[in-house]
Amino acid sequence: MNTGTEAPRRTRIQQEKRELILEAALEVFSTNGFRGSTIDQIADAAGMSKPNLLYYFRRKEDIHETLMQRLLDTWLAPLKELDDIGDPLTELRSYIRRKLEMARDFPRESRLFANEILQGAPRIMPLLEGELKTLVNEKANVIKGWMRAGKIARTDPWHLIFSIWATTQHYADFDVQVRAVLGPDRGGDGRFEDAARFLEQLFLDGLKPKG
Amino acid sequence: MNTGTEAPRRTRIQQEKRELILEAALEVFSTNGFRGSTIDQIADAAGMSKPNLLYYFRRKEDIHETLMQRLLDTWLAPLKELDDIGDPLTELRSYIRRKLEMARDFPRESRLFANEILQGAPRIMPLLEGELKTLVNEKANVIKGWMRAGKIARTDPWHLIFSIWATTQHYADFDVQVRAVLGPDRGGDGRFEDAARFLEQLFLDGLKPKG
DNA sequence: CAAAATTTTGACCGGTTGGACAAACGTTAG
DNA sequence: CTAACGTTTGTCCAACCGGTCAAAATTTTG
Repeated sequence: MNTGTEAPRRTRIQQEKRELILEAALEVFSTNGFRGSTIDQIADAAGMSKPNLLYYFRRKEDIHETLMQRLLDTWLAPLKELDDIGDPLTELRSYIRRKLEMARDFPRESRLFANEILQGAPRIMPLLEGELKTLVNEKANVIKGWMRAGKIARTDPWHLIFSIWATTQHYADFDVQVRAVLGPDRGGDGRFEDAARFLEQLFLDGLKPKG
Repeated sequence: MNTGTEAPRRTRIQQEKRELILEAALEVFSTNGFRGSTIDQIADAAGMSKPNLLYYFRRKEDIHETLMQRLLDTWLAPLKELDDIGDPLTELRSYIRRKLEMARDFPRESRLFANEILQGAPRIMPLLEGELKTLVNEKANVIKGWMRAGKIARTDPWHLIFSIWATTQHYADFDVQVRAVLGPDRGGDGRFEDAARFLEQLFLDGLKPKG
């Protein structure tokens, strides 16, 4: 029986070149969107000719699809790690930090994902309604448990997760706007640490003055 | 002297048709991005032929530019209203609510803007570094005043503004993902009110349990 | 080394897209 | 009514784009 996912036998060159193409495509797709990117651009960025690229990926969509599949795994990893062991507030704090680190270290991946969602998720809708939904519901239940135990304040756990996604990914997706408003980053991790400190305070204590 | 912005004399038909085109273009651009949209699509959506559309806007870019210029005014209006009169916490709460209402009522505008920023803001960078930056800095100072007066907790006011933008616009920009995770909205304003309640609690009190 | 298999390239194709243009059509004011 | 002006349409074009193909160049294997 052929499930359509049998192991593809690849030569050394195929493996290397495919990686090269995916790296180039990530760069191009994440800044121009799927329709805004051309095979020529990707081929250029990968240092090869268009027909050569098409020898490794037969269609433009195949590149994008491969990219998205890999993306989702890395992307959801932090949420998967959110677990019942340890102190809930610490657990949430480090989830936020991990997500913020991903926005800093993998901004292209974040933008690629944002692009896809913005356009109505035409290519990954099934994954959103399947894998993603299941995972989020599962973690929402974990959070609900913490609320019932009085470990964190009672709120809507789904919207809590959304707000963590929104605030952290904002620094990757809206990077140019953040830069434009704050001015050039004066070296180091200053910007990142500012954001981390702010988000920690926001999610833990909110804005009401103490006392 | 010609400043390049002298009043364009327009006939009744020109005014009407231009509005029609802009409305159609908003729909098309916001779901497909600039490069992903074709003049034909916009012309179709506006109920006219492509050459006819090009009679009113000579280039595809002109439509987009006009759209973006109008957008920024509506978009920044809520922030402009943030003012020193009244209680700071109330002021912030209603800013958040206004932004959330805009995400609900003008999702296409939000997505158009997000698309532009995602692609590096090639067409509105000057506005971000000028008008937007000035406004944000001004309001950051207002917020700083509140902090000095002990009316709200001390944090970074810029990141506070970013987090309000991020969390509210998320409901417009990532709408399909929100829908996919939460399932179909069971009528009414349920979803919106849930989000409003959650954000209010987050920004005011954070997640630490009371007491 | 030589045959076989893999990789790379240049030339090409059909469809799409942004935009030009002149001719036809409609409207309005004298 | 008619001339002037504004609007609409069909036709056309050059550039671009995704993808094919056969042949050439290269690498792998026996």
